[in-house]
Amino acid sequence: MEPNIAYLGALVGDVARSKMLTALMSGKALTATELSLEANITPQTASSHLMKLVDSELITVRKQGRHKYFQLKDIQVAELIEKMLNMSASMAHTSIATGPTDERLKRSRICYDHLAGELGVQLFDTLQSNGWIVEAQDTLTLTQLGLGFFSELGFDIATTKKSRRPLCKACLDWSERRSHLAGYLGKWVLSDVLERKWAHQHLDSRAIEFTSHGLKAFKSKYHL
Amino acid sequence: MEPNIAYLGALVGDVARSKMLTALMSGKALTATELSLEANITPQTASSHLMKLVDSELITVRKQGRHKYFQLKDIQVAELIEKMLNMSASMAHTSIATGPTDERLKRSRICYDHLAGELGVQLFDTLQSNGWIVEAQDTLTLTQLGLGFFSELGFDIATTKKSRRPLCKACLDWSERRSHLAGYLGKWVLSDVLERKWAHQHLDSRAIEFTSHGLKAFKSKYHL
DNA sequence: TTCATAGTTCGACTGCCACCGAAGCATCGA
DNA sequence: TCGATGCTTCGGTGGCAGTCGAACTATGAA
Repeated sequence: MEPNIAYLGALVGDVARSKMLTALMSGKALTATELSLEANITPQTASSHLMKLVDSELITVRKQGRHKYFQLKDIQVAELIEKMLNMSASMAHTSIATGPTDERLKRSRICYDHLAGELGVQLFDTLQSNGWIVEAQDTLTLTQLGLGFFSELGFDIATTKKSRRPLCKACLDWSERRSHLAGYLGKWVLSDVLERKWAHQHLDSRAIEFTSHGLKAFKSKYHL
Repeated sequence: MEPNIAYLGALVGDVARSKMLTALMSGKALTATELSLEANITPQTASSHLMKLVDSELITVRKQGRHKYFQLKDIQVAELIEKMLNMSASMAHTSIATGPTDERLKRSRICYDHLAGELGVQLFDTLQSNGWIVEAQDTLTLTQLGLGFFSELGFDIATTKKSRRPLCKACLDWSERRSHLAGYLGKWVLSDVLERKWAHQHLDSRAIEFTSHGLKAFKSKYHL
């Protein structure tokens, strides 16, 4: 029995479904209605799409009262979407015009569970030029120096040892075409930012908006 | 402008096209007719599919006499297909019944440019248990010991320095669900095998068949 | 030149699948 | 209990994309 990728491709290959999946790249759990708005279709149609996506285990549902919250199933799925986003960004004629959120999306956005966009790339560059992370060929490593730096910021290396997820990972950015920080450390940075309320996610997109104070604090914290 | 992954998904999302792409994972350049056979469609239909795939830059063409040879465009594409193969292998109901090549496919096959299947996994395990490669979290590194070992076999580390491609990489196997050796080194191992004529690619698939002598030589060379 | 083979273009057909309106459950708040 | 909201099921519609037969262009071989 050989795997059949056509089915998987077709799942992503519908405009409405692809919009939903992309919306879920925010990492947030969204309701059926929200997703139907995101995809510009009626709730009925959305319902059937969502059923397919759940059946095929690309997303999961959690029922909460009369709402249903949908989420990408796991990192595997997010990685696939991310890869496809990247590839189609470099394909000339495959982009679609969208609204005013675009600028904010370019500036800073959430890539499943870490920071992407210009700001994400900027962070990556600084970490690198300070010798805190080192990129060699395809792999990214946290240096001793970098470990010291992040420890002072409150990052606890011990918690990561349990996880099989890589500590550092370079994730290619579709808008910038350059690397930003992913992996466990990338996740930590983003959750730290949100926890401190330096930024909040824009309601209807993956864009994330820094407060003016938050941006200053962020920049100073990471020496940008 | 936000990238639209639906178009990309739809390209893979057709059964005929997905079969062609999967066939091209052998790394071989195949003609239009061969691909049409692979996909069980008439040459006319194949032609229109191939045009789409070329237009969207998933594959490339080389014209040679009255033949047209098609190939995956680059490693990016191969990685996408590989990722999708893996994901759909773990999705219960997405596999399709195929012919007798299946067993051979499971045993050993080509994954774009390196060795996969049982034999590939076996090689990986041995390299690991001998301390020649080390897998930590998501990254794979060749140890000093391993470098020595491979150098003796005729592997020239110097040539890899120029390439931006990672030296070692763990590639997940859809049939075995375990890692096998990819990256530059993986490519080298396969090309070495083929060069020594220890094995030859089966004509109509990604399966690769070892001669009995070749298999012995291979196993002894890598201490399997 | 002539025939065979590789690939393409055109037009017609067909079937699937996304889509929505209408109606039906389920849950919550009052 | 009643209305409002969130989501689903059903049935019917429409359009697009994959399919092939037939006819065409290129290349090579005899």
